[in-house]
Amino acid sequence: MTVGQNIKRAISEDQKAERQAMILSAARDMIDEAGFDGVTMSALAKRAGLAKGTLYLYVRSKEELFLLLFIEAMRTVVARFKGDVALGYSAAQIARCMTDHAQTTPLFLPMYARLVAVIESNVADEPLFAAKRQLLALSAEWAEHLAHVTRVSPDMAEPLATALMMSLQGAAQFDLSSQRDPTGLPEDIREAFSRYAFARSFEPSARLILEAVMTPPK
Amino acid sequence: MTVGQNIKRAISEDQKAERQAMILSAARDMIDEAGFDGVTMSALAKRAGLAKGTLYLYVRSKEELFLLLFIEAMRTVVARFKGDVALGYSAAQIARCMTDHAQTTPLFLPMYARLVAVIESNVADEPLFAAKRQLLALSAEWAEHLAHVTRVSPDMAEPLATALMMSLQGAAQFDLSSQRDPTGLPEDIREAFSRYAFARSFEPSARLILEAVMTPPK
DNA sequence: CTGTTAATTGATCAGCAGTCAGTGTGGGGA
DNA sequence: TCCCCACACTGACTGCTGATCAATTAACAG
Repeated sequence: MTVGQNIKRAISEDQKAERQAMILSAARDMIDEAGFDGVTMSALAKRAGLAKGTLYLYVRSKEELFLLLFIEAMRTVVARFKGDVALGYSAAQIARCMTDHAQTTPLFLPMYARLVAVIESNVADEPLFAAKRQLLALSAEWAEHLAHVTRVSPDMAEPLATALMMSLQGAAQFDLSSQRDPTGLPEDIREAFSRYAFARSFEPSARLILEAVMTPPK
Repeated sequence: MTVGQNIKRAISEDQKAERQAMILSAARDMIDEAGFDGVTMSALAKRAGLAKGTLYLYVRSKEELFLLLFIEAMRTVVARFKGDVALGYSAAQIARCMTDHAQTTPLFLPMYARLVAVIESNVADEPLFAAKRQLLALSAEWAEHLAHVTRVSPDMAEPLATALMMSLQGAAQFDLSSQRDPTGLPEDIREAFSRYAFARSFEPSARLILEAVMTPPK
């Protein structure tokens, strides 16, 4: 089979970037429809109208593809945080915004939950380092804005950012396991599943942490 | 490591339990030596001196095996917490103990990091529900002791426990990615890897959360 | 010793990520 | 205008995985 009906060869760098974007977009659609486990490189190739081998010209591994998707989601979250949260916001308001950003940015939570244990652990060194640099830069950007809006003392800025990031990561995990369809769950554990839904567990914790730092104990 | 020294076939329930324990023990050894990805059912069977099919008489899937190992580690952590932490401990002391327990209980952190994204997501319903019940009971036991030693008000007990568990989960993730051998890491990201080592990120966060609740903000 | 039960086996299966020798396209040199 | 060859693309293939099941055989009862 020759190249797909409406697809030419990608020659220029722009065309290659466009093709990679098309692959990422197809992957997003597949995740929406079939979940993470439903994404196989064969199926993705079919969906994108390419041969399996072609995918590997644009992405070094399946996990690198996920990493690219996550960086994109993370970039969105950081941008929204910087845009939405301003100086003067209360701890509760900041917690509310963080919860909202994480929850409504597509793919952010499920990818964050899988970032370390699934994605990072099966990526070659070079792409991993490249991704780490971007993620660290984004984290730093986010932490800096957080320090600014909370007016926290300089020596508390890092612990605060770390505590919130860890809570976010943990909440993403719990959320993943609570995403399950409740029908078919045994009665005695159904409530436990819903108890760990993201907003319900993260927002109070974030508020707790933010309040602890924003209203210094006398 | 061959099996049949004493037992040729496991007939009684005791013998079956013993055989399962032997399989779990072999799995632990393999994780120590070759990491999680080094554990394959074929290799594990060989190591345990059994045929691959035999493993599946004692464990319904590879992930259920990991789940069993985690429950064991979790049980140890909860028992140590109840034994080590008593009424009157300061926030800093409690944080110190939690950090120590998580870090020194074999397999606890790496398994906790993989619990949701890797293990739970590939376990059949029945064994998952059974495991959830045990884990929820252990969590409740841990939370109850925590509420007792912190003398926290009843309405803050659940948020406190949830916040600490989420931080622990998040810290386990970060720790997993910081476990990498630093040699060979590019200079500019080496520090970032070590920054997220478990004790360094979890303990201050736990203390922050505990202090926020133990010394009411008034 | 013989028949029955069920624990054990390992060849086999299906499905996966990733590879590579081969194909043919299209931009650039003549 | 034509031709040529670099290289974008292809898909059958490899090697590995977790899991299965018909055949085997140990253990025990009578």
